[in-house]
Amino acid sequence: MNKIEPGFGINRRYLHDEVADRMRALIQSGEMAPCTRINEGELTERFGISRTPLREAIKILATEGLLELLPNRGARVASISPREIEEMMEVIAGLEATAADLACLHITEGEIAAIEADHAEMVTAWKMGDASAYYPLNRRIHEAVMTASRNTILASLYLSLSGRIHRSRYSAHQTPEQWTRAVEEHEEMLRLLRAREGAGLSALMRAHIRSKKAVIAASFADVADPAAA
Amino acid sequence: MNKIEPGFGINRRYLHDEVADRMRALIQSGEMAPCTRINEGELTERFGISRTPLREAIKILATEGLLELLPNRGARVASISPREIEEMMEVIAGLEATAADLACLHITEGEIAAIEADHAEMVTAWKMGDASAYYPLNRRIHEAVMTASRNTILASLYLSLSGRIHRSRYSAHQTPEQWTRAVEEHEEMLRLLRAREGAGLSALMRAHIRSKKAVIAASFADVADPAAA
DNA sequence: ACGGGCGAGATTACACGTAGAATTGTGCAG
DNA sequence: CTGCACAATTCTACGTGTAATCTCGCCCGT
Repeated sequence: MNKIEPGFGINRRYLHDEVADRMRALIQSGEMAPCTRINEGELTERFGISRTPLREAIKILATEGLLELLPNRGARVASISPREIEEMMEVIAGLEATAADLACLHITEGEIAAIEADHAEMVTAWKMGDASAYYPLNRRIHEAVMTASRNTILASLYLSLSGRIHRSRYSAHQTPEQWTRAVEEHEEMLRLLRAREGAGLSALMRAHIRSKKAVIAASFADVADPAAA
Repeated sequence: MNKIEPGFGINRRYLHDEVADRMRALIQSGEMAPCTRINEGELTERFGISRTPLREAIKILATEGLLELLPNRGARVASISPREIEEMMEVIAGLEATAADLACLHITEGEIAAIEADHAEMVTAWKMGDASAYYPLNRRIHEAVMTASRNTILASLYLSLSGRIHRSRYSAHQTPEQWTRAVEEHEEMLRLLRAREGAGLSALMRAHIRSKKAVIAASFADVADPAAA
């Protein structure tokens, strides 16, 4: 039933947390598509729990923005409008800009070296036009900067937001020109990071993410919410 | 079953939302101090509701970071460490920097005029050394910039975070030198806003909030969490 | 006297019952 | 055939019951 993790302290998790995690996974994997109605009976049976923890999990996911609550009609998976995607990308750009600024204050030489290694590998993937190798490395670099910011609140906010548009973000493909430009920006970002020029890196990071925003928004101009609140 | 308690009024919202709002108010007003244990029985009686919506509200406030969940021991009001305050201030600085950048793109002349009016009034308050008049105006200006960003996700994130440190933020008083500098920064911010220099305003805004961070962190170096997890 | 263990009381986490709103199916009029 | 009204059904929101866990005072051994 309950899995007790080894280690100090109490790692026993709440049932509603477990359920929330599973539902998050279901939503992010696309198994539960946007606008899918949440049926209590179906999910309690599926998870083998009662309705109380399920309902608590629903409330949690609703405050996270993954679900929408419909009064007296339960909940459904939140559908993200292009407008919301744009807004989220701007916020993400701001969070990454902040992370970049802070990273310049706290990052170690070792971390910079690790990023440079990933970057080199990423450039190779770019030269070979291998997007499936490029994207994970790109993501790792951005996450390394986030880690180097030494700010857990920033990181968790970033994780929450980027999780919400994960599927949108990686389903969009940029043109070769955009891709080239992104690589160039990464080069410049590494230079600024090494020089620890926080303000400059911050501004560039914002512009970098913002250019991605346009790509994503364009590719998602169709999946709108037909029944907006 | 239960009749409507006085104080709730006409209730078209969810009970758990209503409860969450009231608890937020209780926490932010300081009526429920950090580390205060949440007693289900006491609060259900106080709010005139049953335990189910109360528990849902608790889960919501926990995901918002206002409460901490203690397995099998309920919840307590989250105590914020100086470290967390610093981290939050950096994130808030980032959000405000983002808002500043976006505001340069979207703000109307009328909104700029309104901010200038508030600013003029604020300068008057500063010259008279009237902090109780200064702070609300200062806050209004920052909120006007946030509104001008035309980004609801950004604004709600900002509201949530700034709500969490509201008491800390306005209990800290800065030195006359810091105050003078803040006013000067506001002058410069207005200039950049008028010129719609997003990048510059963004950087200045970050620095502006960051200088406040130091003031707050210093004044709150004592209210630590005695029982950290 | 002091520390460890035990048990009564208190409190929580979860399961389940109930009333009422929303949805859907059906029959009838136009 | 189509549109509307109404009833049956489904499903949610909230209330309450129950077993398990924690707290804390008390007893007993050393």
